[in-house]
Amino acid sequence: MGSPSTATRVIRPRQRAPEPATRFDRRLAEILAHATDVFCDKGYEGASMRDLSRASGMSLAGLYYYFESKERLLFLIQKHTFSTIVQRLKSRLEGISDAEERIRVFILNHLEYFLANQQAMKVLSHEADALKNGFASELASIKREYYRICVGLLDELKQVRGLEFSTRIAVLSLFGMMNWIYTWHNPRVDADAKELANEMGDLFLHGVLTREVRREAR
Amino acid sequence: MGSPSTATRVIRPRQRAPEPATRFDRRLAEILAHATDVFCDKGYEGASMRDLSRASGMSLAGLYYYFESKERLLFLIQKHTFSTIVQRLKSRLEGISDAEERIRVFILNHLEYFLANQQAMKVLSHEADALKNGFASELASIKREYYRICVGLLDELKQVRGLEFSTRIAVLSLFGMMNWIYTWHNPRVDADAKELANEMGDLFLHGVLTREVRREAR
DNA sequence: ACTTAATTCGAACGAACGTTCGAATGAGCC
DNA sequence: GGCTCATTCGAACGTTCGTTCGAATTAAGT
Repeated sequence: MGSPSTATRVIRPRQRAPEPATRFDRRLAEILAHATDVFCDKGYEGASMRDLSRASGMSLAGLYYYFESKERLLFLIQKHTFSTIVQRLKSRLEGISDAEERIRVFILNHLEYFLANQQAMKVLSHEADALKNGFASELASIKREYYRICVGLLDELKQVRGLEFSTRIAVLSLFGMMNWIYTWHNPRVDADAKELANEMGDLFLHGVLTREVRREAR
Repeated sequence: MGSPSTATRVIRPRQRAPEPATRFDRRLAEILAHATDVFCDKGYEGASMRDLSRASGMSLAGLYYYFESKERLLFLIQKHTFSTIVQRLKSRLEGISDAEERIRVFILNHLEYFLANQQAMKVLSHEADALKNGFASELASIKREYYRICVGLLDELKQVRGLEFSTRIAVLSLFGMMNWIYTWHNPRVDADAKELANEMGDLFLHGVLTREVRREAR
């Protein structure tokens, strides 16, 4: 009783942006950023709402003004991260037409975003199926789009160069190489995104480009 | 008080094996197997001791007769899995001398064990740093040995063929390709270990073997 | 200054967590 | 039968979990 207009307690207020975004959105973004760090450290299940409260400097109850459950919070983080990377990729690909170069752009885009937002990407990679059905399916569609883009780039290369290999395995191997980085990359020791992208790009593209001749070994 | 001879309540009884292993060891192995399935489904933090109790058909309290904490249980699973894979690899490598073939054996060994024990390997890959300092360091040493073997194989190849590339990035990329499989492999749709090993072996080895000429692109 | 709505919080809820304890079983040997 | 361990369990421990509620506080518009 007394609840204004929607069924849930969390009301997204509509109010003209003071320019970039509403106060609500800005505060939410801050909380998401802190929560990302905590999820990265402790994992989704391992991080408690009290941990998130401490990290973001807001009371436990206060958090629930911004999202209605811990699961929805994880969803918001994953959706935002993935949407951003897809959107950046699309804009970067716009000018490029050479098939090999387009794949290098894909790799560079992925790695640059990955290393610049390592915590978010770890959460994305590591907590890939922590979400239940409702949230999971919405995220899966964004993921599928990203996957399809990569398949498209590879099929393009195969066609132009007359290659033959399993696109699926190649794409998933490439994702594996790139996403595994969160388990080992140390910014103080390891190369930066551009160098890694070159190295992995060479490895992957040479591996894929020498498939004109049918298997020579074994 | 009344505790027999050791400080902890969990006593590993010594009693001659009725042939293969003691009753204790056999029962423990059963529990580890069931626990592996549950950890695979729900993750380490997400799986409760009550889940494990249900899955293994033993009472909650009964489990603690076999290991003293949930963390130690995870450790036992990971240690057993990793030790087995290293040991199998060593015996498989014994007869082989060709550098390229040795790397193919490495890949095949990894993938065969990976697909045959997918749950265990998912737990191994996914819960890589769920363990605290004490357990973590013992596991890290097994992990490091495995990593070093692969570095050795690659350095061998580099020397024999006069190649130049970052061994570290190549090895970690290879691990990425292989370990990422747990996120996508569907036994009903995807190829078996031998075919996957061939495909990934081709991709990786061709990628690595064409590094005699210094970088041609970009 | 007053009103209204947006934002924050302390305190508590019931449920589930990992773990412990003492008593009840079971099996193997005299 | 009785004795001795190994094994299993029900019941509870104290703690922490995600979430809720009503009141307090702050910011915005007049």
